[in-house]
Amino acid sequence: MKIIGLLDCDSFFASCEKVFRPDWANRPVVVLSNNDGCVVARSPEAKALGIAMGAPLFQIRELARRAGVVVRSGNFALYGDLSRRVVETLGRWTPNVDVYSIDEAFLDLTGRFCDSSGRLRGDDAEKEEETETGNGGGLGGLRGLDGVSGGGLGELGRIGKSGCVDWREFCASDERLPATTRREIERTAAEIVETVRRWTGIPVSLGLGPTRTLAKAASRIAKRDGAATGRKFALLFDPEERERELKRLPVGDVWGVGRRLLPAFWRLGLRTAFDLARVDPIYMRKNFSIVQEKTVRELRGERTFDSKTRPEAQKSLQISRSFGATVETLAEMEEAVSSFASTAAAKMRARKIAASGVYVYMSTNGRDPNAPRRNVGLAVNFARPTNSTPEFLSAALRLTRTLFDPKLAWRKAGVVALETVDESVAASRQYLFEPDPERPAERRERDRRLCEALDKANATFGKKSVFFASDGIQPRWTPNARFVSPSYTTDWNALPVVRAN
DNA sequence: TCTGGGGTCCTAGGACCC
DNA sequence: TCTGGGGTCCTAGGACCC
Repeated sequence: MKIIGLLDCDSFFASCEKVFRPDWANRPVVVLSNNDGCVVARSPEAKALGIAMGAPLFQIRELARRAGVVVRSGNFALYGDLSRRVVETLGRWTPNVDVYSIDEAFLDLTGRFCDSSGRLRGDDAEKEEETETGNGGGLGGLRGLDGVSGGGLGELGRIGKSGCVDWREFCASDERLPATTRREIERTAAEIVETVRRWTGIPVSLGLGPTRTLAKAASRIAKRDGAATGRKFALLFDPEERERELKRLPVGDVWGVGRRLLPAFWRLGLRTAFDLARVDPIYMRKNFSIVQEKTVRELRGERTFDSKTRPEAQKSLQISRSFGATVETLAEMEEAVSSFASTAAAKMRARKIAASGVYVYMSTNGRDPNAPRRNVGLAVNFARPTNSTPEFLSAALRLTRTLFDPKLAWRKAGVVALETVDESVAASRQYLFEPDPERPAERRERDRRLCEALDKANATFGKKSVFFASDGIQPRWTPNARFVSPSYTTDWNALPVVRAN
């Protein structure tokens, strides 16, 4: 059995904002999306005030003022750096850290609890004892399908006889943790949570289970109960604890069950994670898709979402922004797109990938019922994948000139690097016609050296110290960010000052 | 007045092949 | 009464994640 952990930072962006402001420790803090649009993170105190995730700023402004809520614009330089520190800390316990998002990482801790033959320590010695004492009364409480959700199983009820398997059939007793291993896991979990908090200032929750989906579910449970109990980790290994806890977990909280799937699951009478775990995987595949089938299997303890030993190369990369003010001239739109394209090319170089094509899109305000709604986009392929700013940029600007309509008030635009491939793959790809008529070899070499110098300068003197003039000197389209905190850890000028009294 | 950004995966259906 | 079988590739759209 694998020991998979999911470490999830609590209210990550809000917690980051609190790290360098101890005076905000107990104050409600919310962090806004780009353009100061809506709430994307809330401290526990802000959640307690009833501020909803995704609430537009203008709707909560009055409440925020009255309740003394600290409102911050997003500061991704700060969050990214603190995230990196959290991940770095995790390396103390295992080299198998799989960063899933800016505030979450999967850990494969199996090795820590195995002996030299790769078996969980204490497996043999304690299994006997466990089966005698632990499992004596059978899996009490479960009386077959009827007892689970009452009536109203509807369609699922009909497949129930053949389709719904008894819990015992997929929770074999040999999937039980030896008691010594369990104690070790609990000790390690507490240590991880406490160390990360002390070293980075970020409060975290840790869920542990034999699969990623169960680890995710466990982290939800740890978050739910952690505030009250102070125990910021949870385990979902043994059949009894899985049954007990999954019955208390709403099906919508399961990883992979989103807004659209939830109503369909409700119609089937699936209310809890436990209900979902009992559905026949084949039924799920037939009526939904292979993704939902995998979710069911994972809830049963069967691993289907594997950590990739070598992660797949990224397939696309996009930079887009909503504008602070509407853009109504081609010159302004060119500046915005140029800036996005420059950023995208620089990011590709940093990640050592190159784009096979570029897609530019722009849209008007889709929410204004009185204004014309428009959503346009256009793509073009390169003769050979590129991450050179001049080439990527000029293609993006050509598309912009084709797309732009001066009669409309544009609200947002974006640039997508399409079908990104590894840089080395791109370099080895042959042209159909050699030499490339658009970009002769000397020109490409000059571009390459230019980009190299550009990246070097910007690494030394800060982002966008040197940039293409087409980005604009004083852009008017830049998103609102009226409440940004200092980039304490990534900008020399923003270092926090400590005064001795 | 004011509502984000950046990804991935899967399926269905059409075009095309033999 | 009656319309082959089996495959690949591509794209748009929908779902999910944070």
